[in-house]
Amino acid sequence: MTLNTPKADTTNVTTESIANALSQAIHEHRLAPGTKLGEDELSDIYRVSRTMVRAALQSLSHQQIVEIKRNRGAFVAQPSLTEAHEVFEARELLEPRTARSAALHATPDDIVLLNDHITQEHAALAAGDRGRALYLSGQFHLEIARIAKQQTIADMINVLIARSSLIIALYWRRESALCESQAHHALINAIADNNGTLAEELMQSHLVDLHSALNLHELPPVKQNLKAMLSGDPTA
Amino acid sequence: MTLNTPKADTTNVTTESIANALSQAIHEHRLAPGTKLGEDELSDIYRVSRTMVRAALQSLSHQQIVEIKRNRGAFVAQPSLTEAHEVFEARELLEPRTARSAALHATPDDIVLLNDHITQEHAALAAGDRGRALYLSGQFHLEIARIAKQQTIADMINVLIARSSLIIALYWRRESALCESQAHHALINAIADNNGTLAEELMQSHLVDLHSALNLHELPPVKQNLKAMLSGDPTA
DNA sequence: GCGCACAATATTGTATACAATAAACTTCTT
DNA sequence: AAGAAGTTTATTGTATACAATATTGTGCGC
Repeated sequence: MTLNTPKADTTNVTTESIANALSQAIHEHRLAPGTKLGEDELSDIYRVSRTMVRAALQSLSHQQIVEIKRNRGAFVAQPSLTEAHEVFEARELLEPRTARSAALHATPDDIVLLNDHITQEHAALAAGDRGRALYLSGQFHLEIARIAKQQTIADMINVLIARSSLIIALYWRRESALCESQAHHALINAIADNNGTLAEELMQSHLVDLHSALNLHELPPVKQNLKAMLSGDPTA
Repeated sequence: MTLNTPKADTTNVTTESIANALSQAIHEHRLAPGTKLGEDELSDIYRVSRTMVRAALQSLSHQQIVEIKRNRGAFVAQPSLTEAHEVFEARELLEPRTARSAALHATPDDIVLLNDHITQEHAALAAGDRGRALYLSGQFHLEIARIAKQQTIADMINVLIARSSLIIALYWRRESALCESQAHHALINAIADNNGTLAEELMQSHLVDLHSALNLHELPPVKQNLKAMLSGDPTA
């Protein structure tokens, strides 16, 4: 298990900080889907009792990035392909309108911040930190949701983005796990121009594009190969 | 505190059953917004230790129908007016498409079940059980989400419906806290006819109508009266 | 060598104990 | 009488202990 090493000062560890650390590790693909998250192990790592670990895990379970199986333990979630499609479908329903609203609400500071995000993402890539770049790519979408000034929908998008990270880990076959930089730049420009209609359209096509990277997996070549191997090899 | 009386058999009490019982009590307005939910009190009622009560309360907190204030306790949530608008706005974004999808997926059994819901709702009203009628009115929307066969979005709608119940308790001024029966009947007919476009439009206007019952509160007549009273009465 | 039964161990679920914090109550000062 | 300060009590936060369940390891029979 590869996590953020807890800081030497453990007096301020809260269930929230534990949950956030685990969430980030999952988001950056440092914790793979299916990974067992043992309570004792985590309480050793974070130097707190199991009580706080359990609360953190429950919180992550409600975010649907951890699955708690009664009497068996907690595991990094493994969304099914159906769930994968549902998550992106939900994003296609929510995020274009959010982008439209963001275009109507954005301040110059917001635009600076969005551009900073892309800069940091490129810096992380250049430094070979793909997990960090992936995390920032997702955060870009969350920033747009924040700018849109609709907290209820932003909360929903937050959960969907987190789950998207797991889905990418499981079902993604493109070279890059990141959103295309051009799509994000175009979104920033539309938002900066306060062009709600364009922002909405760009986000829609961006998400349809992301979703299409999953569709390719409904007939995976690997699955066909296994089937051929099993029917041809009696040692299976 | 008025809750479901726990059954004499307490061997099967789980954190989930506690959370569900509390959720239903909140939904039916038996627990009003702002109500203190003390851990010791609940553990006495449900005859379990505080551990399980805390887990149940945390679960409800993630559903945003309970607010946990550190070192102060748990309270039935009191959504702000802003949150109220956001919740209905989110529903306006999600539920029309869900209704459309439900119209494409519905089976005859689904239609029977939806009609049963309205029947039960009327029976509850006739029996004077307004809380139950309110709960069933909300469940009607959840059933449509279930029929739509998109669990991710249905989960979101579930949370929004629960929060709607609190919002109705706080900000509703119509005679009836229920959705209008005609709107629900029309929805059933559109869904039964597999008319996705009509179902979507009907749900849209239904939710806009519900939302407008909140809008009335942004310039409430009561507030104007209070202002007039305060400026004319020096005893304030 | 494989499969099954049993024992030992590990882990999760829950209760209880202790610590920390807030709320309520009492006393003192002005 | 009102407000502030101090004390007591109640409640929440967290750790620890015990119970329940699952997993792993070992021995035996075929």
